[in-house]
Amino acid sequence: MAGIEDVAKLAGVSTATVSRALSGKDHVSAKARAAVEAAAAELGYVVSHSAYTLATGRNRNIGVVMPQVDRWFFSTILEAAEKEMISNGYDLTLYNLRGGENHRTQVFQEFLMRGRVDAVLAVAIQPTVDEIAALDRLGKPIVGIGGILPGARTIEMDDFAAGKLATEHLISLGHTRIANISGEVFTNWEFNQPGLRRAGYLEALKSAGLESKEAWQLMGDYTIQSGYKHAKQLLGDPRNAPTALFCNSDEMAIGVILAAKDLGLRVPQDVSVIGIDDHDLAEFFGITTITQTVGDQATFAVKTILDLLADPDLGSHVNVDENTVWPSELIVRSSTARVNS
Amino acid sequence: MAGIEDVAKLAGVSTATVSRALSGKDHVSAKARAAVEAAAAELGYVVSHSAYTLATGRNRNIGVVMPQVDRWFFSTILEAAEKEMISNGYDLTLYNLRGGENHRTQVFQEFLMRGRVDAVLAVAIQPTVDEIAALDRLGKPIVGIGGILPGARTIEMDDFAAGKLATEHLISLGHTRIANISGEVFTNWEFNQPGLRRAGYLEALKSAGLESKEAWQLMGDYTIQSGYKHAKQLLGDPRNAPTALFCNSDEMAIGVILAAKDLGLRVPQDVSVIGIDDHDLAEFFGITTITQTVGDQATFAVKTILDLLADPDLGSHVNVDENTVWPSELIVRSSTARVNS
DNA sequence: GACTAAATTGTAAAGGCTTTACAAAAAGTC
DNA sequence: GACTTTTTGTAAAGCCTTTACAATTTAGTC
Repeated sequence: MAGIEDVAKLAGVSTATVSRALSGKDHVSAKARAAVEAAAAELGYVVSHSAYTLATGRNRNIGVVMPQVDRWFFSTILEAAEKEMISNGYDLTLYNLRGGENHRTQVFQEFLMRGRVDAVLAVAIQPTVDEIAALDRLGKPIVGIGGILPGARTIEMDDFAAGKLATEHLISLGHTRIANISGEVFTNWEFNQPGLRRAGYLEALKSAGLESKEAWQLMGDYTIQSGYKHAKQLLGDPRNAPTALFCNSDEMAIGVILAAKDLGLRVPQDVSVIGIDDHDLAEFFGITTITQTVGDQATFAVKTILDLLADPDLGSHVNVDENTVWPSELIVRSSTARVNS
Repeated sequence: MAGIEDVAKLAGVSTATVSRALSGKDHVSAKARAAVEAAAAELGYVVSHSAYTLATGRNRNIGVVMPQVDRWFFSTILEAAEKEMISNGYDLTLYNLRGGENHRTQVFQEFLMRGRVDAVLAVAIQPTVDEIAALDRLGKPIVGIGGILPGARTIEMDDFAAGKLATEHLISLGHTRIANISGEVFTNWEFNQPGLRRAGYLEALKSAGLESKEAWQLMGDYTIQSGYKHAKQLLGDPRNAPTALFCNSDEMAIGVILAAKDLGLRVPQDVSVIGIDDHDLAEFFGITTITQTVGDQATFAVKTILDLLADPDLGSHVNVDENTVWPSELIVRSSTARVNS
C-alpha cells in the first residue's frame, strides 16, 4: 500500500504539500496540485481513513437511527438521505433499533458515542434528554425527523393539523359518520404521531359539532392488510358503518378501498377514504391524501446536519431546538366525494 | 474525553492491561479486569474507534452496496443484514448506487477502497473483475446476493429454474396461453435476472410443446403499477389475451389481479397469476408464488462474511467463488387454478 | 525453600496521517 | 533591486490503541 510519503516522493514535493493538495486546501500551486494528483492516481493512493480520523477527529460519517427499514416511510428516507450524504462525501451508517431496549442502548452507548459518527439523524425516534446532551457534549449534531426533540433541531409535519385537515375535508363533503384508523406505538422512544393525528381528527369533529363513536377509533399498523381488516369489519357492520374513513397512512387507505370493493361498496360513491403520505401507490389507487414529501424532509435534514458540521457555532445553543414544520398539503383524488345521503 | 491512560492510572495498571481487559483477551487476572472495568465505567471511557482501526487494521464495519433501497427486495435485505451485523458488533454502511456510473465509480474508488469497510456485501450488483480483485488484494471479502460473481462467494436463487417452475405450474393446470411480465435491467452492472427467468419460462413452454407469442413477453419494472398496466392491455385484447400470467415479482402479480378485477375477470377462474418473491402482501392477495426468503439470504450472506473475516484463509482462493443456490419453493395459493376451457 | 513452568503485567514501538510553526524559496509588484 | 505575497519544505508533535517482547509475579512440584 502506497503511503503519503510515496506520493510525495513521486510528485517531487513534500508530504505537507501532498496533504494540502489532496484535501483541497489553499496555498498550493496548480502545478503542484496536478503533480500530486497524478502521482496519487499512479500509485493508487487513497488516504487512510482511520489515520485521517485520528488526526482530525472527523469521520465523514453520519449515523442514521430508525426503528425499522422495510417500510415505505423509512426506506424512502434512507434513499434520499444516502444520496445527499454520499454526494457530500459522507458515509451513511445505519442503525436499526428494531431489537428492543438492549439493542437501543447498545447503539447509543457503543456505536454513536464511540465516535464512529460525526452526527446523528434520528428518524421517528426519541433519544432521551441525556443521550442528546451526551452527543452535544461530544460536539456531534443531532437532527430529528418526525417529532420534536428538546435540545435538537427537528423536522416534522404537523400531525395534529394533518389529522384535522383530513377530517375537515371529509366534513366539508357532508360526511358525519367518519372513522379513523390510527397507528400503534410500540416503544416509549417513538413519537406519538398517531395520537396527534387522532387528536386532530377529534378536534375537527368537535368543531363541527359531530361525534365519534368508540367503534370508529381503530388501531392499525400502517399496512394494507391492517386497513383491509379493520375496514371490512367496520363497513360490514350495519349498525356502525361510517360513510368515510380517515387513515393514518395511504397503505391503510388502500386496504380500505380493497375491503370496500370486496363488500360491493363503491369508492367514493358509497364510502370516502383519505390517507396521509402521498405514497408511491397513492396516485395509482386514486387516493385523496395529505403529502408529507418524506424524501425532501430527509434531504433537508441532511443539509441541516452538514451545515451544523461545517459551522459548529450554528449549533451552539442558540437555535438548537428549532423545529421546522414541514409543509403538507391536501391532494384530492378520486377516493373522496360528497356523501351519498 | 478520558483516554486509555486515564483509565490505566485510575485502575493502577498499565495501558496494555487496560487494552487486554477491555477487549476481552486472555492473560488478565480477574482482579485487574474488575479494576479496569470499574475505572472505565467511572470515567465513561470508550475506546476510540479510529485509533483501534489504525492499530489493528480492522473497522468492524461492512459496506452494503445496492442499486436502490426503497423497494421491497432491498429494504428487506437491509433489515435482515443490519440485524445480523449489529448483533456481531459490526456497523453497516450503506452505499446506494442509484446515481449512475460516476456515483458507482466514486463508491468503489473512494469509499470501499479507502479502507472504511472490512468487507462488502453486493446486492444485485455486479462489480467488475478488477474491482473484485482489488478488494481481494486488500484482504476484504466480498459476498454477492442475486447473481454469480466470478472471484467471490455468492448466493442466488436459481432464476432459470424458478421461471421454469412457475411456468410448469401453469402448464400443469392446463394453461397453454401463458404470458410473462419480466423486469428491466437499466445498467450493465446489474444482474440479468429477468433474462434468466424469461429463459426458464421459454424453456418450460418449449418442453411442453407450447408457443409464446411476442405479445406475451412483456417488460415491467417490478411494481404494482406496471403489472396493472401490462395486464390491462393484454387481458383487454381479445386476440391476444392469455389465460395465465407469470410475473417476475409478486407486486406485479398484484397489479395483474387488480387489472383483472377491473376488467370483470375473476382470478383464478378466468385468469391465473403466479409471481415470485413471497412478498409480505402475497398471502393477503392469495398469490401463488415462488419463495426466495430474501431476509434469510441476507442473514446467510452476512454470516459468510463474518466467517471469512474470522478466518481469512477460508477466502484464500480455494473455494472463493463458491455459489450457494438458495432453495426456493412453490407456494400455491388462490391465484392459480385449472384453465377454464 | 529452591526451582521450573505458567500466568500476568509493563515497556515501548508501530500504525499513517494531519497539523503547525517556522524557515526558505519563488513569484509578483513597483 | 527592495519589498510583499504566495508557495513550499522541514520536522516534530499529536491522535489513541494494540501488540511483540521482555520482565515480573504467581503457582506448582519435589
